[in-house]
Amino acid sequence: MARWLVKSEPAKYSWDDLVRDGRTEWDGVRNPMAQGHLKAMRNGDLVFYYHSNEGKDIVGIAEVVKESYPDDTDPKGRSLMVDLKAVKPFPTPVTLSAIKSDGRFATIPLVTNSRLSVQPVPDEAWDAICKLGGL
DNA sequence: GCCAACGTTGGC
DNA sequence: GCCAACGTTGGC
Repeated sequence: MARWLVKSEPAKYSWDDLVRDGRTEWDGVRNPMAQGHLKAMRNGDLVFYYHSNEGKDIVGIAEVVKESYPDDTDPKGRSLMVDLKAVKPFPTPVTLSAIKSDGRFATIPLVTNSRLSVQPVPDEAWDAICKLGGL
């Protein structure tokens, strides 16, 4: 099972919004690299939920509940989306600054490619971040 | 609010 | 197919 991270600006769609809705369509992703990651997602894969701009922290874990299918919000009709559901929040959200200051995470895309909105998370980094967050 | 990094667009 | 101009993301 693969592990991932998605970003969302909480002012647009926050973790609390996802909890309220239970599940949601993860649409609007246009970057080709991020699209490739969406396509590779499988049902049951777990996903860190990161708040960009405000918060700048990983606040919860979501799960892929529908594999990639056409994103009808794309006027060009090229994009895919998946469905995500909320699984559980972090007792202690893990901040970007904590991740950046920890050498174990120096090579993950969150640190090296700050603009990538859907990205894979290596297993070791996943486990370490879960511990930092109290899970 | 600024701006660096990065993608995309479109003229040639 | 190149690349300059432009737009966007997202950390600071």
